[in-house]
Amino acid sequence: MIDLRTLRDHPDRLRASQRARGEDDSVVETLLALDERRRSALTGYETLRAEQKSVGKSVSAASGDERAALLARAKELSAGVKGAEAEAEKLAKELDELLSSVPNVVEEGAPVGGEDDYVVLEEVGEKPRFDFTPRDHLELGEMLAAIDTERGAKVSGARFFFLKGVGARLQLGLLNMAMQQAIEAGFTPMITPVLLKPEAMAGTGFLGSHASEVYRLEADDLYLVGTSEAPLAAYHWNEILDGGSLPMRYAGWSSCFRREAGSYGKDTRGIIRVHQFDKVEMFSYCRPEDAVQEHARLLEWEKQMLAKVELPYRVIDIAAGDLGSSAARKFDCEAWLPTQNRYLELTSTSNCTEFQARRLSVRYRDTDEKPRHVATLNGTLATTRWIVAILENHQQADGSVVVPKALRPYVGLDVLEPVK
RNA sequence: GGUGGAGUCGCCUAGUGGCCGAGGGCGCACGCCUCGAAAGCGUGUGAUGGGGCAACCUAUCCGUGGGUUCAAAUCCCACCUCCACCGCCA
Repeated sequence: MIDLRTLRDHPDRLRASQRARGEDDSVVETLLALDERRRSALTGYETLRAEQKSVGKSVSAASGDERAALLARAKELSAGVKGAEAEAEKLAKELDELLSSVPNVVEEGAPVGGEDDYVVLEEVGEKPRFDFTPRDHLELGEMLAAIDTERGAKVSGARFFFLKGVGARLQLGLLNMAMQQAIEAGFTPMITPVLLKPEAMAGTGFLGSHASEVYRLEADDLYLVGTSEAPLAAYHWNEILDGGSLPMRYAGWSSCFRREAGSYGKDTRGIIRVHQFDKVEMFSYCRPEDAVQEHARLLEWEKQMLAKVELPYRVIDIAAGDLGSSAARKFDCEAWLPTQNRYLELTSTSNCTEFQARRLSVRYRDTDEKPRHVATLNGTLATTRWIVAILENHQQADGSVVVPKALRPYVGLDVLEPVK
């Protein structure tokens, strides 16, 4: 949720942000007008309510005719108060709904435009050159008996899979290495719930435009998370944190569930786009003035992980129109995928500024200061999808795959050998 | 799933319709006292919206949501959470 005060004081900032996202900026005028009406309704209600309280109080002290007269007056006021309160509440709700529909104010410097208007910030590492025809990750996964999508489909349907043998070991090793890096960087490791209440899910912003992406358990009115960002953001819901403890950094390990509605026919082969995968996610709570710097740190930690698995990749700065509603800025790291001659998103880090914290009411306080909303940020450290890029980039002519050096202690193998 | 008990200001607690505009204690902050400290004494001590340059004023908040009433922490209904016991169970 955007800040109403900022909107009142600096409406131009929101107008510019809306235009950068390619969205309607007239919502600013509508919001300001609605806010005006709401405040005047509130004042009207408060005045009536104050009178009602004072008359009500005098009823108990009076007697006889005076009491009867006061009672009559009190009854009148009671009806008036109800009406005025309902009006004020109605306007407050309208304002809240409209306010909730407005995406975060874009950070200055983010590229203007849509999905294709990202800016490449850097390219890291060498793309591999093969003197044989490289196999794609599924072919390799099957040769290694690491990935079984056929039985995944048999048991659970399309876009489900089994990781088996060295495949399972590769994922466990990768995610353990991510956790270990996070712990060494001072993150608190977390294993989170993957089912969330509607309020928690809505609070983190995943029931907005993402609603059709989310699995819902009808019988229990719970949602399956698409990322541990959701439980980690809701973790301090309705809390006031000690300013001295910021930044607070959590590394969450969870399975993630996505319906992938609307992606029919896209990445149908293998495990690039699936309904269930595992992920280690970094999540930071920090002071708003430190958020840009924290965002840079998260990106560095992602690059550190990518270096450990020795993948060629590029970093892109996502354009305003392609940002999620909570994000003010977003950087993705995309690994090179040799068999498809394209880049594949492996990490994504967003600075949500105070947008998410405002909706979830997560604040911090320094001694003797008023509470302020924290900034929240998130970033990927490793996911199941990384296996795709690792297999393809480190394959050899015989179908074996060299395990990146840093990962070897975690996987327990130097080379993954095809199963005869 | 069943039965019973409980949820009040950071923590503990008082509070059975108007004297609650929520009292007391702990903690915390400041002051007095002291060479310094402890103890003691005094003062202060939440959140949110609105108004105001400000001090301050005002409304709301006693688990959540409804209801009764001129008036609700207090009465009624539903729900949530926690605790205990029973049943089932990885």
